[in-house]
Amino acid sequence: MTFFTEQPVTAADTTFFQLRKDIVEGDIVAGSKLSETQLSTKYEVSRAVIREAINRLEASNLVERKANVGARVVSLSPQGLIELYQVREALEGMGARLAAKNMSADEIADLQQLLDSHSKKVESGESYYQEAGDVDFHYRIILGSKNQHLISTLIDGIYHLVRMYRVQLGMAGPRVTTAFDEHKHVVRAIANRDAELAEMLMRRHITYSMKNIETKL
Amino acid sequence: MTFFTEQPVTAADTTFFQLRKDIVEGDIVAGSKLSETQLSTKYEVSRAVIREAINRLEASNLVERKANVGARVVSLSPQGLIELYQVREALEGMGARLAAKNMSADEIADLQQLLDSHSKKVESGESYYQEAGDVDFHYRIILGSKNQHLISTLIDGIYHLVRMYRVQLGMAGPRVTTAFDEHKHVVRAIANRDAELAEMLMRRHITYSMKNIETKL
DNA sequence: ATCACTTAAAGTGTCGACAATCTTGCTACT
DNA sequence: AGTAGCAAGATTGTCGACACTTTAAGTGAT
Repeated sequence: MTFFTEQPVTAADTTFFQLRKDIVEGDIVAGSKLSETQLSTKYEVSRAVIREAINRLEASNLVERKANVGARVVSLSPQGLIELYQVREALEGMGARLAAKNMSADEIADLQQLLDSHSKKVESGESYYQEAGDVDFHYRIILGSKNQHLISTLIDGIYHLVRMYRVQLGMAGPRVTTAFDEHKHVVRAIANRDAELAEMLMRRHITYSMKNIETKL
Repeated sequence: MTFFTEQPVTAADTTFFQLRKDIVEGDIVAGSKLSETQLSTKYEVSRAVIREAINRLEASNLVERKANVGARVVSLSPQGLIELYQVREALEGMGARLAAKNMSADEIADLQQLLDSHSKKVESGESYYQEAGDVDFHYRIILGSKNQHLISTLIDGIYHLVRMYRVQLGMAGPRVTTAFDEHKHVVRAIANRDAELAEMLMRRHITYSMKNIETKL
C-alpha cells in the first residue's frame, strides 16, 4: 500500500476508483442497483464514463450486470466469502511458493524488517491499525512472486472484494496475535528458499483466517 | 464446450466474442495495435461498442490498454506462458480438490463415461481432435468445484489465453497418450473423494503439460 | 376480483460529433 | 549535423441525443 499507487489519468479512472471505494466501504449498499443516469448526475460526468467505470467494476467482480436491465452491487453471503477464500488460498499459496524462488535477498531482508517493526509495535502495546500491516505483508509476498498474472488478479481484483467483506461484515482486522507467528513462519520458509513449505504455511494461514471469520458469523 | 454456450444479446456482446475469436486464433496478430476507428468500420458498429468490447478484452488479459494511446493485443512470450501455467496450476489444483468434495455421484459417473469414450476412440486409432476432449475434461472438473469465482476466472479468462498460446505457438493439442492416464488418475481420486490427492494429481498433470510445451520451444 | 393486454415511463444500448491528448514531421537555432 | 521546439494530423476520451428494451401501471374483459 505504501509503494504502489494507481494514478488516475482519465475521468473514467477517477470515477472507477471513487465508485470502487464507495462500494468497498459500504457507502453504496451491497446488492443495491447502480443507475447510470443517477450516478452520472452524482459524480458529474457523462453516462459514457459511468458505463466504463461500471464495466471495470464488473471485471473486478464487485458488480453484476444484466443486459438491458442494469448493474447491481454484488450481495455478500457466507458462501461467497468461502468461495473467495478458496481462490485466495490457491493463489496466495502459489504466490508464496514463487516468492521463495524469486524474491531477491534484499526484498526478503526488507520483509523481515517489516515484520520486526510490526511485532515491536504490537509488543509495546501501541495501538496500531493492524489491517494495514497485514495487507502490506501479503502485498510484498505477492509482488515477490514476480508473476504478473498472479499480481494483478490478487491486487486489482480479489483484495478489494476481501476488503469489502471485511469492512461490511464488521471484522476490523485479522487476528492480531496469532497471525504474526504465522507470518513469521512464512517468511522464514521464504528466507530458506523452501518453496514447498512456504506454500503450505501460507495456505494454512489463509484457511485459519477464514475459519476465524466463520466463527464470527 | 458441449453444454454451456454464451449467448450474445447486445451488439457489444457479439463484437466482443468476434474480436476474442479473431485474437485467440491469430487472425489479429499478437502484439498488434487495435485502432478503434479501424475496427469500427471493419465490424460495422460504432466506436462505443468497440470500446466496450476492448474493455472486456482487457479484463480478459487478452489486450493491454494505455490511456490516450490505445490498446494492443498482448504479445506472447515463453515467460508469459510459464506465468499463465503457474496460475492455472494453482486454480485447477484447487478446482480438483473442491470437485472431489462437491461433485455429485451422477456428475462423477458422467465424467468417467466421458473418459471411457475418449479412450475407446483413441485405442481404435480413430482420428479424433483431442483438444476438444481435453477441454471438456477440464471444464467438467472446474464446473464440479461449484465455486463461481474459480469457474469464471478460468473459463471466461485463463482458458482463452491458454488457447491463444496453443493456437499461435502451433501446438495442436496436448499429449494424447500420457494425458489420458493422468486424467484417469485424477478422476479416480475424485471418485474416491480424496481431495488432497485429486489436487496433487491435477497439479502434476498441468506441470507435465507445461514442461511438454517448454521442450517444444 | 383476477387475468390478459395495452401503453406510458424509465432505463440501458448505440450513435455521431466535439474536446483533449499523443504522435509525427518540419522548422529554426546552436 | 544535431537537437529543441512547434505545428499539423491522427487517435483516444467525453459528451448529449436518439433507439430500443424492460418494467409497471392502467384499462378492459371474463
